[in-house]
Amino acid sequence: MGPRDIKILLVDDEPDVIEIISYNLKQEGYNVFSAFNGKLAIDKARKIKPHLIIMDVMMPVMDGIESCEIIRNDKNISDVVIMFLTARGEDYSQVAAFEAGADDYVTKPIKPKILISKVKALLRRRINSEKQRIEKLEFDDLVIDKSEYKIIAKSKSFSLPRKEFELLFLLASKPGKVIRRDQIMEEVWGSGVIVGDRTIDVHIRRLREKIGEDFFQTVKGVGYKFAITS
Amino acid sequence: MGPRDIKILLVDDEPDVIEIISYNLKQEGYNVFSAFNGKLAIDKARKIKPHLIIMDVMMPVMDGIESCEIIRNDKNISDVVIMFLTARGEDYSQVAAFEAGADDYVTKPIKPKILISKVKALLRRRINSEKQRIEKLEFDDLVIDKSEYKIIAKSKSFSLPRKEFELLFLLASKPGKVIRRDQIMEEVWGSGVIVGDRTIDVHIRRLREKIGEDFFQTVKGVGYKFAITS
DNA sequence: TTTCAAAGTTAAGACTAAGTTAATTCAAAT
DNA sequence: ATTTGAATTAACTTAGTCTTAACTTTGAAA
Repeated sequence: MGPRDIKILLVDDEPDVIEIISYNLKQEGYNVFSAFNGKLAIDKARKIKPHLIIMDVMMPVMDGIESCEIIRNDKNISDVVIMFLTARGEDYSQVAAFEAGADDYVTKPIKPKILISKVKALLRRRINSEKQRIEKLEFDDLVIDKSEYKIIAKSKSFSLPRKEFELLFLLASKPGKVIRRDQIMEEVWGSGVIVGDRTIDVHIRRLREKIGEDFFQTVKGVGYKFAITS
Repeated sequence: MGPRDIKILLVDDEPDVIEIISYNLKQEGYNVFSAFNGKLAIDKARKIKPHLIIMDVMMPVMDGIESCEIIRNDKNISDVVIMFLTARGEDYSQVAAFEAGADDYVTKPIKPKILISKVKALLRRRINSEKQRIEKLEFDDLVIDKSEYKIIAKSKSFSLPRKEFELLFLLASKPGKVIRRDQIMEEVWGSGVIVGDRTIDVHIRRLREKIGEDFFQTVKGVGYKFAITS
């Protein structure tokens, strides 16, 4: 899941703030939406189901705390990550914000870099906890351990370059299933990355060399599948 | 660490109980949060990382015992102090509560003064024991002692600068596991802190110099892992 | 069986991540 | 104010991963 797949809803009554934050988030490749007050934010959130909402605490019509509470009680979107923006010194709002169900908060004026890093940290934390992903795949004479970026094949333990490892992990996590080339592209290289036609083949080549020819079967015109033949 | 730095999460389905206990705790200067059932309590606890949770045993949606067990199994918050509230006579729950990992329990109706004194006692006990809690990692020819920020390597005992120590501790607490650069950033520097690209490398450099090259393995494109090769 | 797009192969070169070193900034202690 | 050591940055080097390009082989459809 690259940044391009992540939707962020930005809520602030000052267009300037929207503009600057939006610009920075878009630079990182996120999908950015915006709303001018809490009420509009709720409507939009229901529609687009964002992964993260960044919201000013003080806003006309409906403030951040109130909309946060409403969002948390709407079970269709209650698992969104919510981050508050607040002017320095509004002490009370920190407590109120967490009470309302905020995940983090940032004081204005905002340094874009700090915001970005908090956004990344928050999303990673959420996305990690969301899917308790499989870290270790074990077959006869082949163990792929993502937590250690290590593999054991032919009774030898060694490591692989990152792309090779990820390609192997992708294929091996669905043994027997054919993974289309475009899926491989998307998962290993990420959407938006353009590389030449032969790049995947070369990586497959290296894997065949290191792990064994038989594990990787070509399905011409479609993709590759990982197979345990032994 | 004064009361103002201590976060207490209060969990009960009766607003009256929340209100009265909350009032008394706030009088003492504690930072009080609340939740209406066990499920909400867990979410809130994950967010605010309270020092103490005071929780009713009998609650709708998820009872205290169950949430206590879940909290004890979440390593991010498992060291919180948990105190149960229970109606007099529900004898069985005392046993169940301690089994689930409670630190103390109080029967309703509650005398505020008694509650406060129990709270103080519990926190004092925990905070003291936390200080002398030995966070010590031992390997052959390498001991890392967090309680004194000392390490013993190459048969010599010495201390390390804070960042170096924390980086070492982070890596060494999961031997063999790869810690990604962004995780290192987050855990040692904290989200929101922006430092240059080469900062981690320089710290690794110093650790390799002081502790030994072999302990720190680079996983290019991912991060570092701590390995005991001897 | 012929054809041709798709996949395989190889080696070279580009590119990126990490390593290194010294200098600079910063904060604490004197 | 001065010193000291930690932390960070900057500028450069090194290592090795990744991609490309040019060429060959394969296998499915006509």
